[in-house]
Amino acid sequence: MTIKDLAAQTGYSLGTVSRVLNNQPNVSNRAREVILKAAKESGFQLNANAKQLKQHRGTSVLVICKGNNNQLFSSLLEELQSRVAQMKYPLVVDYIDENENEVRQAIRLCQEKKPLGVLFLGGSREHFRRDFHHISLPCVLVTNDAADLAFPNLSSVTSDDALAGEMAIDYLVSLGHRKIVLIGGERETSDTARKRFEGAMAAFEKHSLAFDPERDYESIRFSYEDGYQAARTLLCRNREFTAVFAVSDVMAIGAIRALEDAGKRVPRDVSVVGFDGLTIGEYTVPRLSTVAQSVQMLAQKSIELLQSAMEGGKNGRWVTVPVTLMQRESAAAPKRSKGVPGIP
Amino acid sequence: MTIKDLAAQTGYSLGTVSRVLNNQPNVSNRAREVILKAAKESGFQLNANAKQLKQHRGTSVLVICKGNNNQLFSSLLEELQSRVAQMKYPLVVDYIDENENEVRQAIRLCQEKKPLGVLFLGGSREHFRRDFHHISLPCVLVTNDAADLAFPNLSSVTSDDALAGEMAIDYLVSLGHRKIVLIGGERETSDTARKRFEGAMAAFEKHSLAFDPERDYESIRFSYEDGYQAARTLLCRNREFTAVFAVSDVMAIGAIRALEDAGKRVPRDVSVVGFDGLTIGEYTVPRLSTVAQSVQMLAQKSIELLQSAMEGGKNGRWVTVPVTLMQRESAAAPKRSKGVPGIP
DNA sequence: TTGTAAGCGTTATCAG
DNA sequence: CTGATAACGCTTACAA
Repeated sequence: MTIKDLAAQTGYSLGTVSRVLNNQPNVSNRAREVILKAAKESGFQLNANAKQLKQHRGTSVLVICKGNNNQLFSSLLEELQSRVAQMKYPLVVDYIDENENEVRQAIRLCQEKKPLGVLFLGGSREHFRRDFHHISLPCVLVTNDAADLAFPNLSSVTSDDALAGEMAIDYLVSLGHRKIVLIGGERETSDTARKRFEGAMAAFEKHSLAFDPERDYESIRFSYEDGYQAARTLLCRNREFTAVFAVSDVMAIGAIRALEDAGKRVPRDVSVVGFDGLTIGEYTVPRLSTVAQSVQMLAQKSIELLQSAMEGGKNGRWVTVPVTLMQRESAAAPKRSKGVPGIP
Repeated sequence: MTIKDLAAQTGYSLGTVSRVLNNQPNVSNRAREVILKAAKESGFQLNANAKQLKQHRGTSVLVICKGNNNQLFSSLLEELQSRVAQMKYPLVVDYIDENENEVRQAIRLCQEKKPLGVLFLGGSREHFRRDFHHISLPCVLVTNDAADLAFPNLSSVTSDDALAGEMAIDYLVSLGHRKIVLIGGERETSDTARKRFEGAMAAFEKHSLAFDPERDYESIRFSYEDGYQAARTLLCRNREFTAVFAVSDVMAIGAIRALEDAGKRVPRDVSVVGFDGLTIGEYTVPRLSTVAQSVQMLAQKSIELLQSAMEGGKNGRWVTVPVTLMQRESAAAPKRSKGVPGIP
C-alpha cells in the first residue's frame, strides 16, 4: 500500500494525500478528514525510505550509543530523553556494538537520516581521528575527551577522569589504607581507563605509596566476571593489600564477590571503591562506595553544547564535569595492621 | 557524494559502479579495482534509503527488542547473535521503549527494511491482537505466549512461567517455609507476571498454605527500587513471613537490600528466590537463588521456529521451554519458629 | 484548495 | 563486459 493507492481510494491526488499525511496547511478539512480516516483504516504508514531519500534535511538529533548493555549509557540516555523537551528536536537512537566503528556508522546514518546533529555515547578516539573528517555536522562526544582531536565541529563532555582516579585513592588513603591495588580497563585502547589510572598513580606518588603495576594492577574488560577474576588474580599474587579501586562499578561488584569467596569480608578486611555511580551500587550488600559521574550534568552539558553548535554555529568546546565521591558501605578504615609489610 | 559522482570520477557508468559496489559478477577486474579504490578513498557509502527503496526484498531478520535496559533481553540478543552463523541471515536489531507499540514499529520496519522474518523480544498481546493482522511475514514472539492469538504466521517461545512460579514456591516449602509472600509484576498488563502468579497460587493451594493477595502480594514494575519499596511495604504490613518470591531477579535484589536494611539477614532470617537467572545474581552477596530461564534454549528455539517458518512455510507453533531452579545462597531453611502464628 | 510532474540515489532490465 | 533508462514511494515547487 502506497500513498498512490490511498489517493486512488479517496479520489484525491498524490499531493493532497502527502500534504495531509504531513500535517501541512492548505488542505480542506474535508480532504484531511477523509484521507486520515482511510489511512487509519488501512493502517497505512509512509515509507520512510522514500521519505528520507527525498528530504534533504531532517529534524532530529542522532544519538549513537556504543554498547547496549551499559548501565551508564542507559541512564544517560534516559536523562537525555527527559531533557529532550527543552531541546526542540526529537532523538533518534541507534545502538551499535562495543567494537564497531561508531564514526563510520554515523556517516552512514547521517546521509540516511539527515539529522541536525549527533551525540556519541562513548567512542574511540582512533575512529574519530581516522574517519571524522567525513562528517561536517555539529557533534558531541560524551564520556571521551576530544580536545586534542581539534575538530571544529566535534565538542566533548567528559567526567574529570584523572581527578576521579585521584579522589578514589585519596579517599582510601584518608581512611588509613597504605596498600591499595587497582583493577582497571585496558589503557591502550581506552583513554578513559588510562586517565583514571594516571590519576590514581599521581595520588600514589603524592602520598609516597609504593605501586608496582606488574603486581598491583589488573587490566580487564568491563564485566562482573572480569572483575571477579581480576580480584582472584590479585589475591593470589599479593595477600597484603587492604583496599582495591576498580575503575567501574561493575568490576567492583565482581571483585567484592571474589573477595568474599576468598574469605575476606568487605569492608572489614578489604575496602572496595568503584567508579561510575550506577544504580545497582545502591542495592548491593554492602552498598558500593564509588566515585560517581554526574549523569545529569553529562546529559545537560551535551545538550547545551550540541544545541549551541547547531544554532549558533559555535566552534567545538571540550568540557569536563565534576565527579562526586559517594561514601557508602564498601570502604572503611582498615583493621589495625599487624606491622607494616616490608618494614620490619 | 553519490554513485553518480563516483561514476563520473572513475569514467565508468552508473550501472558498472553499482555492480562493483554490490559484488556482482560481469565486471572486469580493472573496473572493480579502480572503482573500489575510488570508493575507499572518498569513504563512499551507498545510500541505504535509495537502496532499500528499490529492493523489493531484503536479506536480513529483524529483531525488535522491547526495553534496552533489560538484562534478560541483552543476554538473549547475545545468544542470538552467536547463533546467527547457523542461520544464514544477518540480524538487524531495533530497540524500542518499554511502552511503545512493538507491532506498529514492526510494520513500519518491515516495509522499510524488507526483512525475511521478525523476532520480537518481548511484546504485549494486546498490541498483537490489534495490529498484527497487518503483517504477513513469519514472526516469533519470545518470552510471551501467542498460542491463543492463533495467527498462523506468529509462533512463540516462552519459559514455562506457571511451572516456574510453582517451582519457586515448592522449593521454599521444601526448605520448610510456610509463610511466603510475593513480589510480582502487574498482572493486568503482563501475561508473564500473571502466569507466574497463578503458578505460585497453585502451589500455595497444593500445600494448603494461606495466601492473602491483599496482604501478601505487591505488584510493581521491574526495577531495583520497586523491589526495594515492595519489600518495605510487605515488611510493614506483615512481620511474620520467612520467605519472599520475586518474579524477577532485579526485584529480588532490591528486596534483599530492603530486608537487610530492616535488620533481617538473608537467608538467615528471610529467604529470597528470584526469577530469570540474570548474570548479576551470581555476583550478589548472598548469591541469588532463582528460577532461571534458559537463554540458550529460548534463543535456539526462536531461531529454529523462525527459520522453519521462513523456509518451509510451516504454520505457527507455540513452544514452551523448561526453567531450572538455581539453588544458590539467598534461600535456606527458616530459623526454628517460636510457634506457628495463628495456631495456639 | 488541489493536481501535476520533476527529482532524491539506487537497482535492474535491457540493448550494445 | 558496459551503458542507458525505467522504476521504487515520496516531497515539493508550480500550475490550475
